[in-house]
Parts: sequence; structure tokens; C-alpha cells
Amino acid sequence: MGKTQNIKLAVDAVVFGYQNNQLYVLLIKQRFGIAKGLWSLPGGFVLNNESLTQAVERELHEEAGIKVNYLEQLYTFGDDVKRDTRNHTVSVAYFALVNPTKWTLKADTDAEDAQWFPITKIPKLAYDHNKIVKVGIERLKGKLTYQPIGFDLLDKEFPFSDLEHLYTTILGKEIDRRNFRKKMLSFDILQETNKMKKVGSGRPAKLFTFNKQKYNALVKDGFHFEIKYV
Amino acid sequence: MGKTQNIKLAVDAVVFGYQNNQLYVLLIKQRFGIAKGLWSLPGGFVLNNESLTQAVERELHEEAGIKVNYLEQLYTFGDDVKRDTRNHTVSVAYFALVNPTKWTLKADTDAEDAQWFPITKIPKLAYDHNKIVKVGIERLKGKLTYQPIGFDLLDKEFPFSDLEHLYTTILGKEIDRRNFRKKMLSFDILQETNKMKKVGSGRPAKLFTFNKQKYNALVKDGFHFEIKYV
DNA sequence: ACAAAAGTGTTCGCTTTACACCCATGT
DNA sequence: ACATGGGTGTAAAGCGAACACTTTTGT
Repeated sequence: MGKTQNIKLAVDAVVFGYQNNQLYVLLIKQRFGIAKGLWSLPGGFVLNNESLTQAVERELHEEAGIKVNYLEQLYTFGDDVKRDTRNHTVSVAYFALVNPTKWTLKADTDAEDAQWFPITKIPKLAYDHNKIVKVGIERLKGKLTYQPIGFDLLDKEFPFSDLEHLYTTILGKEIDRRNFRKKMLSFDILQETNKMKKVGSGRPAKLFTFNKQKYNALVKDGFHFEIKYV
Repeated sequence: MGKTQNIKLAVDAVVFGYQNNQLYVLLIKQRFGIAKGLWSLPGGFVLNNESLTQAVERELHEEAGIKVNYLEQLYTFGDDVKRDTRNHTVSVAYFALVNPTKWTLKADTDAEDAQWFPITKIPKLAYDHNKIVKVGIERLKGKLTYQPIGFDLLDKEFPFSDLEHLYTTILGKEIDRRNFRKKMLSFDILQETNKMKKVGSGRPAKLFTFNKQKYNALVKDGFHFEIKYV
């Protein structure tokens, strides 16, 4: 095969968080290396004999001290051979969701700082990370309509309006509250608790939980989640 | 980072072809290496300074002498560190469609043989390639319903029944011919030619072509292809 | 009593679905 | 004339979309 292969393999994660009607992405500022001082996605090189998922989880732990609720592979970026200026590097990007209220970010090891950035205010990032974020946002928007994925961004118990706002915020569209609620409830994957949430003025809201067991059971029977009204 | 990274990066392709109401996958028999004599997906190691897409296209050319109609990234398999018994190898799998009537397979360089296998008769493959094929089939089934991708498997000019059969074959379900045709035509992305196809007995069929320009234009205006009736 | 957010039904139109017969050609 | 595959319309049901007022709480 000629000269022995000299390609580095990295993982990067686009981690989304949601709070106060805003969507955030987790970014870290590198302490070392070529991207020193620049903001970038959490991630790094895969270790020998380490699986890709392990690598992502390790990096998220090392660089931000968090564990995510949801993780899936996003895309492998390797068509731009010069994405990392030093080496031919291929990066397997992951897509993750987390409820930021559950974790306090703590920059560790390689990271000088770790912070949530509203997706409307993302700075220029290292490497091709701005592109990766963009792909991540597209994925999030897409998935929201055909997979009940929004719950991984919310508290375990949430008022209906949180879900509503999550959809309007992320998809950037208004929705009809009545139709949305009707549809969501028709799936029968939300469980009403007998707790109430009171915030300031206004009528207190019932709290709901997402019944994942039930959802999985339904899926096995051919059920297909879909929210179009948005 | 301790010991320097020693992970090999490969690409593999799940290439689908369709002919005589059957769905095929392209497999090759390796001439060299650990998988010698076993059937496997076309693919191989990425070269230094080569993009992933280039690598796939090169391998498809070298191993089977073909160019595909459609190519997209499928998934990166790297969670099973032992998938290749010798080394820690990560493989970026691609998904491709081709019209097999356009090409005569010719095994070249590294391949001892290259052949189309009906997806119902796929032998035990090298590495984790059976799993990759499975993921590819899922992707194909999914895409068929929300992207006009079936045309890449057919001749440029095709009778409506070919399209119909393609859907029933791949999705493994019966469809209502009238509804299917009505829906397809309603999208206004098929163009009627004034040619006819006569095969044996039966009424001759009009030939259609897929108008990709028109489709792309419609997509820009927010059009969304979807075939549910299947 | 007023402001703020939660909760709730109905009607209209379009899309999906189900369904069966005639047409053009070859043998 | 019969076998083979191509081509076509209509009615009923279900789903999506549009729409506004009442309830419960805080101030």
C-alpha cells in the first residue's frame, strides 16, 4: 500500500442544552495544542483500543465533567483533508442532548474553560467546527419532528408549556397550542403527574413525564411519532 | 497522550443494484490479506491525503470497475474495536446506488472476483460487513419513502411499472397501483416521454424520466417528497 | 379587578385509503 | 379469443389546520 497510513482519528461532540427558552451548545476553550485559546467543540483523538462512543464520553467527562442524556453519531468529517492544518485528520462527530440544569460545567484536564453558548451567539470556532455545529442543528430540527427527543433536553417532570416553547424555539416557528397538545397527548407517551408547578402569576401547570418504556413498546408495534404542526 | 495513535481508517461501500425485480448488493472476493477468499463489501484503507469520498470512489473503481449514481455516507463503524482481528480499524461505510445494466463488473487489482448478490442470498461476509449491509438496507428502505432516490436504480427512461415494482420489492409490501401512480404524478417530477416500451405480451407502457432539475427547484421552495402508501 | 399563563372543542377542507373495470398488444 | 400487463375515477373516512374563550393563580 505504499507509505504507511498516517491519518489521525478524532471525535467531536455537538452537545445541546436548553434553558429559559434558549438553545445552547457546549463549547470549550483549549488549553494546549494548535487551537489553544480558541473555542471549539469538546472532543479529541481516539485512543488505541478505545471505541468511538467511549472516546466521546471520555472527552465530555474530561473536558466538561458531564454525562449526556442522548448520544448518537452525527457525521464523519473527512472530505476536507486540510481541516486540521497540521495533519490529515478525520473526525467522527456526535450529536448529544443534555439537561444543563443537572450539571455544573467544570473545565478539566485539557480544557481551560467550558461554557454554554446560545446558538445565536456562537463565535468563530477552531477547525471546521462551525460547520459541524450547523449539521448538528439541522439534525436536531429534523429529529424533533419524528422522534420524541425533546424530553432529553427538559427536566424529568415538566409543564406542557416547556415542551411547547422548546419546539417553537428550536424550530423557529409558532405553533397552535391546542393542536400541539392534542397531538402530543394522543400519542399516549406522556404521563400526567399529580404535581403542579407554580411560577409567578398565572394558573399553575400540571407536570408531565415522558414514559420511555411505553414509547419503546409502541415503536415495537409499528408506532411512528410525528409532529408536523410546527 | 501516551503511545501514539495506531488506528487504521477504512472505507466500505454498500452498493445497491436493481434488476428484474430483485435488489442486489455488490460484493467482492479479496485476493490478498486476512479476508482472502471471503466475500466482503468493496472498500479498503484510506490513503494519506485522500478524502473519504475519493477513497470510496477509488476502491469502487479498482475493485469493480464501476461509478455509482448516488453516494452518501452511511455510518462509521468503530464501536467494535475487534471488528478487524488484526488491528484497531474504524470503517466509514458509504451507501451507493447504481444501475447495474450500465456496467459490466470487472474485478481488478485487489479483487479476485466481483459479483451482484441478491439481498436474500448474502453469504457470510468478512469483518462486520453483514451488519453494515443490514444498516444499508434499512437506510434504503427509509430513504425510498422520503427521497426520490429509486430513480438512481432504474434506467434513465423507465415504465411506471418498474418504479412500482421497485417499491414493492424493496419495501416488501403490496401497494395500490392507482394511488401510487396518482401520488407520484402529483409531485410533477416525472416527465412523460413519447416513447413506448413493448415487452412480450400486454399493453405497451409509456416511458418516463425523472426530472431532477425540477425536483431540486421544488425542494428549494420547500417541497417535500413523500410516499406513504406502501 | 386585572394581568398572566393554563386549559379546552368544533368545524372545514384536504389527503389518504379502499375499491374494479377497460385498453392495447402478443400469441 | 384469451392471456398479459397498462391505464384510469370516485366515494368515505380520517387527519391537519384554523379558530377564541374560560379557568386559576398572583398582585
